[in-house]
Amino acid sequence: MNQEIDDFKTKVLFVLSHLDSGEVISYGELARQAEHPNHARQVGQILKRLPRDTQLPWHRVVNSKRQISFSEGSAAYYRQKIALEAEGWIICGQRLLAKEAP
DNA sequence: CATTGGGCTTAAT
DNA sequence: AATTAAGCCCAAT
Repeated sequence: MNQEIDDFKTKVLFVLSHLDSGEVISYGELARQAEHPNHARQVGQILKRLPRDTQLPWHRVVNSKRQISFSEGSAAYYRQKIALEAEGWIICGQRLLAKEAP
């Protein structure tokens, strides 16, 4: 029960920690890889509760449309955008376009 | 106990 | 390609 949920969180964080710079993954896909296909929103909850100084690359998680899931202009949006741009992404509004050539 | 709202997704227009 | 509607699951209220 709660054990199950903890496992889920653990797996989510595990998968997340294995993403390389420049990769992105969707909430749903992340949930899927953590063996709970329909828990995309829970992934969001988990990420939002991460400490602000976490090492984990939470910013590499975007929604299925390849967009930043925060409303444009919000503080969270900018944090994520900046982090992604630092990894070479070109971002237009909420949308992630192609990566810059390294 | 029911309602509501989230860093969502998918299918159908 | 963009918008809408219906699903989904947990936690907080």
